[in-house]
Amino acid sequence: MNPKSSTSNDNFFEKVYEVTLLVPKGRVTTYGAIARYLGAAQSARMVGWALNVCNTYRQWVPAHRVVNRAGQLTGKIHFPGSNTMQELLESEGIRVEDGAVVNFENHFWDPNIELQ
DNA sequence: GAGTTGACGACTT
DNA sequence: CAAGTCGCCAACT
Repeated sequence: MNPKSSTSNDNFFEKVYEVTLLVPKGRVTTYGAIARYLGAAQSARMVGWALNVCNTYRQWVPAHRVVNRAGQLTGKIHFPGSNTMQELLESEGIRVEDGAVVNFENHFWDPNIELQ
């Protein structure tokens, strides 16, 4: 078989999308939490990169539910609109202020705890 | 083919 | 206490 299977069955990326899709509405998670869940706690950047290329993948991923450790919408600049990410979060009941999630800890959803 | 950047996180000064 | 620096690993130029 072709080692570089074009089916894009990348374990890591696929897993990132899966976890992101599992994030309940009205909840948010962090890159580090996902990375840790995948066993790559030191590669939080790869999670962000995975979401960056999620547009080129087969399906849409609620990347707006993924924020950095400080609860800041650091990735909003990668969205089509200026504040598309914030609009989506507010649409789910999450309050966003100055590009950061309000009561972030209250909305935090950790796959390591919730999925176990 | 090599160098640089990047949706982060944790450590050091 | 706050700011700066380093490390991860893959993709892009």
